[in-house]
Amino acid sequence: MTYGDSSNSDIFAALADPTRRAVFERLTRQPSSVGALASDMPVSRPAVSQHLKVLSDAGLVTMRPKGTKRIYSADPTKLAELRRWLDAMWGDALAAFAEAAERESKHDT
Amino acid sequence: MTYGDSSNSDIFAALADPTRRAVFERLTRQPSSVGALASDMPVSRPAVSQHLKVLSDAGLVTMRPKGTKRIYSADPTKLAELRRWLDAMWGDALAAFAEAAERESKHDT
DNA sequence: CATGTGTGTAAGCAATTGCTTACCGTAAGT
DNA sequence: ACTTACGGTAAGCAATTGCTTACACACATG
Repeated sequence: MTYGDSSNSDIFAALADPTRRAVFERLTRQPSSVGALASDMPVSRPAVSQHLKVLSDAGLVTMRPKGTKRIYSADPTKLAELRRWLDAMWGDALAAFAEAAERESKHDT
Repeated sequence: MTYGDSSNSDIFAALADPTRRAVFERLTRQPSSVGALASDMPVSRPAVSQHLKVLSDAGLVTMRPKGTKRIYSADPTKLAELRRWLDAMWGDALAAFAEAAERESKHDT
């Protein structure tokens, strides 16, 4: 679990693109079809479809067929995983920060 | 604050790359010089330097000169910002999830 | 002041990315 | 069956990315 591991690699990459993140944010508020998403965005429908594939591969969204439409929803599971990573980083960063501060005070002003 | 906003855009992009994330993770545990970081990684020193620039521009790390060396440290501040975003998404996703489940139960099995 | 150590930056390159248009399959309605 | 609505996929393209090597500059030490 040292260098190449990080299973949240796909999650970060998936959320890195602004358009894709906008798609995801919208799905966290309300499940939508591909067309509905595309009509509110400045990119074409295929573009949205491709973004959804990336999000889906990353496990951030799920899909359920609804007649001829396909309803995409945000899946909270992966967000929890990301949150755990973030909390770990947060803890370490704070500790390192505090230690640096103390080391500084020892060496006087 | 609808589409193009998202001030955490840079944060996600910065953490999307595995090598860069490895650099950041290491800095959360212990501040290091550029050379020290590079010697533990499969990429060249300039590559690390470039990654540090991206992280620095994103506000994720800070730098303090130490003689001829430059000591980089992880800055917890931006992580807090990311955490707020994550919590908001998490809340929305859970709510949408619950609503979908209820809507499903209303329509019976 | 000369040498070495530590780092940022420029140039160049292969690979990836995000987008478009065009096309194809599948499900519903008539 | 024919047609329409909906969406995934292929092909192609400009832009970005992550890496390398080569160079330039600052600090420290003799």
